Amino acid sequence: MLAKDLLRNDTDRVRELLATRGDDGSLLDRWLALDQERREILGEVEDQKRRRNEASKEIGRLKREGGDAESIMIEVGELKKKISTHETRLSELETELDSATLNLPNLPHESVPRGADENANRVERQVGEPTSFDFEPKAHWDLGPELGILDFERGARVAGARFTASFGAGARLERALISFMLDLHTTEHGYREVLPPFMVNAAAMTGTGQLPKFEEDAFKVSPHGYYLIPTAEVPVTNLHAGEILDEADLPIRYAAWTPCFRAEAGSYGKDVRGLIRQHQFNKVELVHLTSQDTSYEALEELTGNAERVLQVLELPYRTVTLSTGDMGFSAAKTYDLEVWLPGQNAYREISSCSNCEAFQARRANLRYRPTDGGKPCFLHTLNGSGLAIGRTVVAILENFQQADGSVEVPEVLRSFMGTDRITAEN
RNA sequence: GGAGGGGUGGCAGAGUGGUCGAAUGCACCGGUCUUGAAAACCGGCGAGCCUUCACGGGUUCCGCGGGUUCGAAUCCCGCCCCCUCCGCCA
Repeated sequence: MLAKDLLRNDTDRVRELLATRGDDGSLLDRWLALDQERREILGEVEDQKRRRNEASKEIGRLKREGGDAESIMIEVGELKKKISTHETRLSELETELDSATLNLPNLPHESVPRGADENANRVERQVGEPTSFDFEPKAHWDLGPELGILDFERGARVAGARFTASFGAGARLERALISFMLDLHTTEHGYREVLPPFMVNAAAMTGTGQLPKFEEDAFKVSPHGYYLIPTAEVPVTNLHAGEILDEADLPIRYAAWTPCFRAEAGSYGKDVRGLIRQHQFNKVELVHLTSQDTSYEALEELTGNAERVLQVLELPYRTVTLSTGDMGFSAAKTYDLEVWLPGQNAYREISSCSNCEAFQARRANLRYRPTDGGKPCFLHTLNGSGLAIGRTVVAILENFQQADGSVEVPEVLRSFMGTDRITAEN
């Protein structure tokens, strides 16, 4: 949600920035018209309420003193009708205004490259070199089943397409990665671990921006009205919704493991093989709640924390700044981490780290009181994957595969795995 | 799922139709006193929206949404959440 002041007073700039995201500005125009009408009617109705309140006090006084309140009561009766008419219109306007407001995306930060799609993304750095092999590397969708650790058919049998069952060392690798990442972030990067609900209500989904616009991307739990979380960002960012925090307690930094559930509507035919695009996957998520003037330093820090995971696992990757046209709805700036996948001979997204500035905070009513004692102001929220577990499994299988079809276990995972090699036997 | 109790400002907790955005205490901020601190005393101290250059003014908010009334924290209806007990259950 964008600030009203900004929409009203800096309309041209907002329009221009929305255009960089591919927005045609019609929603903005609608918002402006609704806002204008709302303010006119609000002025009138509040004036009438003031008169009503005065008259009610007068009635009370007259009755106490045994006087005649009849004529004033008639006046109030008339006022009530007018107020009621206006309020009906006001509530219509406010419903429409809310809808317009909730459907406007965030504005990009000035450092974000402008462009229509991923072709305008900017590569910031590349760490490590694409893994080289003296044999033809396999894709994980061949390696996994051959090792007996990934079973796409049986996953589909019990659920459907885009669900997978992991067995033996594959299941243990997921668990090892979760523990390894949480340990790294909590003991070395200063995060507080949190285990949030895996289902949330509509208010939480609205707070972080998944609703109302992207309802079809979510799994809704009928008939309860809950949603399966698409990312831990949703429950964790909303944890402090409605609170007014002390600036002294900021930044708040959470690390959370959760499964994530995505309907993947509109992605039919994409990434149909393997673990890349699933309806359910594990992820360790990092969330920062910061003051308004520290969020961009925090974004660098958060991104660095996620990169560290790849570095320690010795996986080659690059860091990319998403262009205005490629960013998500709530983000003002996003870095994607793309890991090298030999089986696909390409860099693929494994983490997405965003600063949402006050966009989500306005929706979820996340505020803090400045240390100088001023009025409460909105937090800045940031989130990033640290990392997506399923895709990390893919990256490890493909980058650490050996000529004999086994997979070496990265050094730092060996204590978690209890072995240094994944073979068909385990 | 059933029965009962409860949701009031940062916290605790009064308030059962008008003078209540709301006592009191704690916390917090400023001041007096003190070498300093504590204590004591004095004063201040919720949020949203509209309006104003500003000072200020108006309006709304006592879990949420409706209703009754000239007037609702207070009465009525629906919903949500929390607590206790019962049932079910990992």
